[in-house]
Amino acid sequence: MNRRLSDTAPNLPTLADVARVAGVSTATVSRCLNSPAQVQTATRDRVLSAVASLGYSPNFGARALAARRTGTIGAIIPTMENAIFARAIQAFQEELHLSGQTLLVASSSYSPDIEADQIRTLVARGADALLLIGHDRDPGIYAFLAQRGVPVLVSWAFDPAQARPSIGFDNRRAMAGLADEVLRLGHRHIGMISAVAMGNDRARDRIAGVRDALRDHGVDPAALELIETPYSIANGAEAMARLMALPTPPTAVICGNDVLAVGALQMARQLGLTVPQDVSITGFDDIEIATVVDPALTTVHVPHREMGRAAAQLLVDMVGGGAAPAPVCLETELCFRGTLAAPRT
Amino acid sequence: MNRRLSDTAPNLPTLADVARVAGVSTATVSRCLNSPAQVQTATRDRVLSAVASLGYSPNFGARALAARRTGTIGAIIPTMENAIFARAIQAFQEELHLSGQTLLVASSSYSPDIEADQIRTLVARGADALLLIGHDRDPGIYAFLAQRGVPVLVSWAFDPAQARPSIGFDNRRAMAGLADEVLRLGHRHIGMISAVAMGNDRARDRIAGVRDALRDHGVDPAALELIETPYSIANGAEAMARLMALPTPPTAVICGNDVLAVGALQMARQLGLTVPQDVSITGFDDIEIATVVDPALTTVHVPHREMGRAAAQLLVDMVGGGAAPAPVCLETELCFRGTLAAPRT
DNA sequence: TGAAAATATGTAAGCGCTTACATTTCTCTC
DNA sequence: GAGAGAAATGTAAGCGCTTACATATTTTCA
Repeated sequence: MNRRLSDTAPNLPTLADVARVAGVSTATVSRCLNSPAQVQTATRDRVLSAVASLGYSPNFGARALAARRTGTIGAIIPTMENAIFARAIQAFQEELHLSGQTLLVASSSYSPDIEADQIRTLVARGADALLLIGHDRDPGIYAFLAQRGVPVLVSWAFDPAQARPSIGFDNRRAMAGLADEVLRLGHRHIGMISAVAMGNDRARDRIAGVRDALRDHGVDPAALELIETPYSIANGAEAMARLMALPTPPTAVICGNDVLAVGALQMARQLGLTVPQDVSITGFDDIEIATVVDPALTTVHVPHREMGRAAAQLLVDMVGGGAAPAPVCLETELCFRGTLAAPRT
Repeated sequence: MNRRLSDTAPNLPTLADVARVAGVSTATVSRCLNSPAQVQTATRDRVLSAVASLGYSPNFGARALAARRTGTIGAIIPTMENAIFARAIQAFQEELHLSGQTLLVASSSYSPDIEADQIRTLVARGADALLLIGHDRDPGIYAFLAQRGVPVLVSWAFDPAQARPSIGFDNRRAMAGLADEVLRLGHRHIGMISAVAMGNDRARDRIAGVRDALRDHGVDPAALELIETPYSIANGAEAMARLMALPTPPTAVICGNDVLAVGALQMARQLGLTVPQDVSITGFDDIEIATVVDPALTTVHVPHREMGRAAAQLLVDMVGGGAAPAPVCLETELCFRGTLAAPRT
């Protein structure tokens, strides 16, 4: 009946085979595998040795069909190539593994359409729950997920106004804290290189944070020289060149993330500017690259690993039928290194 | 009968519901979804609109059980935190998505035991095929995979002596090429900082490559000052300190990868040594960090993305029942940047 | 010591889909 | 316009597992 069966696929032992060899019913074998405590030790040993001798391993599809869950959790991130996501996903995966769950990943390349598509794909692939980055997306997607009964956890952002479960940090407040330090040092003419804000609430919040700080220091937030550009070292460099070509170039350039900041730093050097004497530069994320450049980058440390790990635990609870957890806000920390100083007087 | 059904899980529409609404049999609905060409246009339209109006989406477990495949491909890498793997996996995932496959990932943290465990997990999770890094592993694992009929593709290594399908590059030859350049410049006292070679054929091949070059230049390969250390900037730095504390410190330090090299570079600076005048340093991989340090790292470029993409295509073919492909060898390229020069005379 | 309670195991009904095979409905061709 | 062949659709048998419920066995304690 099934062609694959007869030519390529090997004929694997089934639960029934194990039951026959062990001389018990299939129910007992199933219980041995899923809740061993329910089975008498002697029976269990007999079953387990039958399992071993046959090289049995449960069929995934059958198990998913009967149990109505797959033990698989999906995550959709913009890209694995960004160290912050890679780091968080690594921790997320390690933690899932401890709970016996497996990770299904997809990347959106920062495109809402691709993300929507990937969400449907992962759900169709049996993800029991989903980890997403940021709140920003078509409400229809949340409706779809609710209809399918797939729990969702939003990470990377903390916004008490959003009711859904989330774990993240306050991008706006963190960036405001950094910008405040910049302003305290006397900078008044500030440039900012941000990731593209459209469809990216983290980027928007960081921009808002800078404006908050400007306002606090009596500077017109509209005076912020803002450039939005996709995530890459080269784009950071290019944006920096544009900022420094302005009639009155900024004395400090706040970057939305470390990668853009490293690009800015390279461009500053290329333009013959000394950092931080001629121009200050700051980053956000505190990834490895921030400590490797010279001078090392002043930035905001984000607990990516902790976030990944905690996200895994929350999601496992949610799949297990736990109540929707309250939004979690993690703390960030300013890292003062070599790229920030008072402006030339 | 199933408690979940009655409390938390929503009651989703099934194929049978769609069939009823569209007034056709379940077989026709199934065909509409899987091989639309077999169904008359009018019928198909009727079915598809029923699908849309019900918000139907196939049940993953049922489909996997009946079709005997999941459309899911597994990959096990040492860690996502290493940019080279992140980059390759990103390309791998993008390419899989184009073929309608989904990626299941796990990481081994460079531990053979964890890797073996993860391999079993991914197979149990229904991976139709597996991508692994390097050939080195217990033969029992290959036997297990063969027994389960799961195709495997080894990446990151090219070794014609290994018959199994693989895509990679010749680590030994590539490193020999770089070491040859170092020796040509007149270096005779060479240090090497390598990843831990045990259970890592790539690291072993790179060490062998350096020894090949030494031999070619009439230097005793045993004179190589070799330190093996786990992958991290800090470990690279620490190893560099040990090398430079030797009675006769090397004039050139060849590193097994860029991350170790960046650590070495930092330590050199810390020790007051100027690179490359006082000591030359080389890396391997050509990741972003290599171009960001100052001076930029002389290294070997590896086509990670291309490897990831090609690996995806090969695996999809293998799952599709294609014959085992011949091993593929990709080309690497030497990148001469600022950290390599002739030794002080 | 015997009935009730607890524990261990068995029975069998699905879970929702794919697909071999059977049947019906067209489309040709002579 | 009849018969052969092709195309479209239907029928129904599983795929291998989990689990509600039934039954058998052991323990507990008055």
